[in-house]
Amino acid sequence: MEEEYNLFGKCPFVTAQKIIAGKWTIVILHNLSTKTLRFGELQRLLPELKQATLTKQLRSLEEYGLVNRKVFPQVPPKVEYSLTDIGKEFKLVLDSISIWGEKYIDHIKSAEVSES
Amino acid sequence: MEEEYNLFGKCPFVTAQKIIAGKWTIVILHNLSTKTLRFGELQRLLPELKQATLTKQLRSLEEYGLVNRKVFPQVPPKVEYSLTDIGKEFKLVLDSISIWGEKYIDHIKSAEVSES
DNA sequence: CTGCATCCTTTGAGATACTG
DNA sequence: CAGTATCTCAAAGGATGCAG
Repeated sequence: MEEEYNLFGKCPFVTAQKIIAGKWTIVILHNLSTKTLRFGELQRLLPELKQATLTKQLRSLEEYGLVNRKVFPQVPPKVEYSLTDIGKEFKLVLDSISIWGEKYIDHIKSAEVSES
Repeated sequence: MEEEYNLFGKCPFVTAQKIIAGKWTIVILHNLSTKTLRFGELQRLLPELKQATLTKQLRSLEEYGLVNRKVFPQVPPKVEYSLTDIGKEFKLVLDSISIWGEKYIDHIKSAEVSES
């Protein structure tokens, strides 16, 4: 994972974009920002997201160091996901995205009204 | 462009993710947040980005309503890109991404040091 | 100068089936 | 319960050539 892209690790925007790229990363991080979750809980929170995809995205976030994966060696298995320190710091970005997203949605709606 | 995805226009995170999805959107928005730019200027700022790709990304951002495209009917042609109002509001997100990105880069570097 | 149309290649999401 | 492995398909980036 280390040392692969020219601007990765140089430009904060390129770096962030690369990490966020996954289709569900933001939503996953948002859910984990509230509290630690088990795999199954995450899955239930994101019904549209298939198991295999969720696994991939979590692995990706783990490799990037945003997410902790804690395996409990027991039967039935139990795996908990939580944010690392640097992952928690991402919450500020999530907050601003949330705020902007709301504004944007309002903006779209009012535009639709005046159109029709 | 209107009315296509279930959670688009509902969940601020899903909505934002969808818009940001393009590989270069964040960097493009960042560059435009400073000032209005011509097509060629943008291209020079992003040398790795191919012309066709840049066009597509700009079109996408235009459709989503974040970017204004102003065509000057003259020879040689001149096209200026700038942020719309809602596009300008995205700057808050860009700022937080920038801040987090810097932290993340530092974080990675110190981790590399302690590894080797 | 700017940018559209077309084709190619790669990426990654999604679906299905199977395991400790 | 929480994966892994594999396949398919669509999307997006990228390269090239053409046009107003």
